[in-house]
Amino acid sequence: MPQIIIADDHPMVRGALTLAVEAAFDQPEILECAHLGAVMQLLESIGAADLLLLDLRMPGVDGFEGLVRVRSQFPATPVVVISALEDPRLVREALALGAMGFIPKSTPRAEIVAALSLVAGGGTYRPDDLAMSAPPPDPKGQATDDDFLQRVLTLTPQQRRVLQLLGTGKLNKEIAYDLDIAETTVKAHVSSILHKLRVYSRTQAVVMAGRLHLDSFADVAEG
Amino acid sequence: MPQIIIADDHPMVRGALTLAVEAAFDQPEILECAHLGAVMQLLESIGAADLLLLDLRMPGVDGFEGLVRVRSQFPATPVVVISALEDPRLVREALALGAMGFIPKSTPRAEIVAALSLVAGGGTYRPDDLAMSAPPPDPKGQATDDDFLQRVLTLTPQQRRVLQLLGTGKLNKEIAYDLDIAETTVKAHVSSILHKLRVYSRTQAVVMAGRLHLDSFADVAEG
DNA sequence: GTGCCAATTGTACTTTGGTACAAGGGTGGT
DNA sequence: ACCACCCTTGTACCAAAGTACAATTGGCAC
Repeated sequence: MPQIIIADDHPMVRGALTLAVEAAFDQPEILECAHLGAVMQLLESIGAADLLLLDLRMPGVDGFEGLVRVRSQFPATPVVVISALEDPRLVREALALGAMGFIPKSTPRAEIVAALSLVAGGGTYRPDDLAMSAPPPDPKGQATDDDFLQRVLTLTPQQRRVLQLLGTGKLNKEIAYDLDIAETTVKAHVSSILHKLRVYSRTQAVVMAGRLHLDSFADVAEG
Repeated sequence: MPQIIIADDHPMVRGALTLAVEAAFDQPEILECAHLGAVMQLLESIGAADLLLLDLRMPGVDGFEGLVRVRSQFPATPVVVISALEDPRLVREALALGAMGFIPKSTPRAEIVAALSLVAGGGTYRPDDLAMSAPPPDPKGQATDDDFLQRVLTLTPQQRRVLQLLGTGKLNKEIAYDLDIAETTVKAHVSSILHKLRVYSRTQAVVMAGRLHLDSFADVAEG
């Protein structure tokens, strides 16, 4: 009996997704969450789910922060991103961040079902019209956010946990206490993180990683 | 002949503001900019302007980043924020960040003229209906962004420049090179900054300061 | 089993980061 | 002139950060 979490702050959306999930899986146990906190709490209690349908925008979480946090803390749980937007950049970034799929809310129900089955089978899904749109290679030699994302994905789960705590400005000593490991170990992780991310100080790592969370600039009309 | 910079990416808005400026000042020299880069470049060449009308949202700059950068680099130039939004929180935050006024685009022309005169005379302007709405005191003992803003404002101009470079993840050595001062001096500034901001490491300072730039969450419909 | 890798820890070392104290030059106000 | 404040720099010292090398444990795959 597969455990499937549906996380969206809009009850109507959860209802629609529930139908799709019930059509795609055999006797699924569906767990609904209205905000990210509930998702994290739920995952902590059950360890891992068989699938997480995660809305990009929920109370208290802007862009990819939720995705990043879930992927960091619970890398074993496959995540499919649900979103009202379908900007190709968003799709690419979500997948680069480890999402197993990206389903716009405008997707027909039949296709949602197919998408969920695809992901359940180990595949990754993205909207049809984007399937072939290869990510445009960056002509400039400068490091881009996408490059950085790829590097973040090479971090091990524990290293991501360390990175997350780095992002709060904690000292190695504090991180060690939080994760209940030796400060030496933290240093080892940090050192490895810096190499993988190709930066020379924790502060730079924090600055770079900080961008990822809030770069889901859903263009607002005009300010 | 007062030099006044009008920075807004929308030509129509610049035109309207030009009229207001011409009504409020005697023979003003009006300099128009369509994006923040032009503003910074202009200020660097002329050193300081008598007034800067700055749109919150311009190409390449989301929320208060532009305001922060101008205030940091050119603290002598008074800034009046122009915005389509008029959320009281935005108004308070803009003023807390050192803006001398906040003018919603919906403001009647006559009032804009009055507001500009007010600021030119050393006063600060905010929309009428907000004049009396005191910032709600925080009941919780926790440190808030507003607290932090107040502390950032106690930094000296040079210290803000250092903080800004800290925010890019640079080493003290690099900051020293950029500002053409000794590393010892940078350390002195950093040390003072940490005390004023009440944090214990540069990374924490960067994390805290990082929030200010992007917290202008102009609520998007639904993602 | 063998091999690979994540995770852990230790020792020892170098480099940054940060504090404390002292001091000279500049600006602006009283 | 005097004071306050900013900016600058130096010396000296301590703490934190980061590197390098080596070693053990445990899980997972072939």
